[in-house]
Amino acid sequence: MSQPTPVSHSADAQSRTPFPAPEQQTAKKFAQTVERAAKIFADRSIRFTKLRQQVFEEIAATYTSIGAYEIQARMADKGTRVAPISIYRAIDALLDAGVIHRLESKNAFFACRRMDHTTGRRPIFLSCEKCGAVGEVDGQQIFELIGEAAKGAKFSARVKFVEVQGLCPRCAAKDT
Amino acid sequence: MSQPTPVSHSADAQSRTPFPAPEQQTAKKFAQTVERAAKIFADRSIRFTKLRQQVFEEIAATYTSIGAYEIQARMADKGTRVAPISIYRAIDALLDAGVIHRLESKNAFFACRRMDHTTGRRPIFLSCEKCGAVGEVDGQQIFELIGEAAKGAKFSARVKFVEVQGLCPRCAAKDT
DNA sequence: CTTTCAGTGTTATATTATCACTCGAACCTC
DNA sequence: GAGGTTCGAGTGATAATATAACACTGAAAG
Repeated sequence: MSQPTPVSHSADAQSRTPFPAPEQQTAKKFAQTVERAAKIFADRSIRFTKLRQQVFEEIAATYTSIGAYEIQARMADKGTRVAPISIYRAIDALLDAGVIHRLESKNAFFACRRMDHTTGRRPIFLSCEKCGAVGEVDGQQIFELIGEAAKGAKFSARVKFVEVQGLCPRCAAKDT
Repeated sequence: MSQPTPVSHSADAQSRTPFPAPEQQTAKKFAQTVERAAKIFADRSIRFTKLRQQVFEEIAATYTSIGAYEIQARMADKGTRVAPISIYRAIDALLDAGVIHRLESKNAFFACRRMDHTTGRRPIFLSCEKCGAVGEVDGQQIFELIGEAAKGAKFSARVKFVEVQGLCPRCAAKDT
């Protein structure tokens, strides 16, 4: 229940391993994550409504990515029945705020665990094909290189996606 | 009908501009594209069946990306009515053969115009938000950098994709 | 020539996403 | 606080994308 957590003493989420053990997802950290999301909404003068918070909590509570309808189902289990469109609207707001990301290759969503909006360094996504875990690692250099490649084609880039599928460290180890 | 094509005399499709003018999509080039696909299937001892060819032709005939159901509709217009699953099965075979690509961010497909399977250099995809045109440019360096980033996270990468949305040269020009 | 299996057909269903319209709550200005 | 404006959400319908399950057929391999 409580967490000894000797891990590291760097205050913020800036890269430890992108694939922490699931046990490290404590209730305390979860609350902090929600807090942080609330703050980001406040800072941007956008409402962190009950619905948005609930949707965010479902996403943040899963270590893997989660689809809109799975979110809906889990909320229904807890007594909140909403239409898909409402889920999607909440998701849109959360995406805009940057507190969740969309995994294009799975049409699913996961909570941003880096929260380095401040630094402006953008992450690439690593998605485990076995356990579904999603990790983020810095991709600033990669995005810059992509920008150059686009420029070379006279293409005016606006949005870039980089996703990698494979095995996370734990699953790769199990797999031998 | 016939094509003066002064463009260039390099025999293969290896990069001219990734966004050629649509007028350059001549019937002759189209036939060559289908030929090339057929050859790739033959080389791999996979059957380039009538269905697969028809699906490929619909994809190759559009300069933008195209969804599975749009393919189905166009084939129906030409008198061939098939179920979605059949379209998807054909698409799977075409993807496997590498003659088409999947645009993850749009759940749509487009014909590979580089055909540099031989070189092993993998492309990134540039998708125009205005006209829908899709271009490919070499991304070997980018993929290598992604590979290193994944390795740094002890992530065993298997599939990678890079997609960029923005404006193609022609639309960017119009846009001022 | 028969065995085999990749390819296809048929039907049904699952999953993901959006539209059109309305209503109410929060928020702002006075 | 009254009135106006905007944003968020509810409702019901529907579109778009993708797969499951099972049967059948024909071409290639032996």
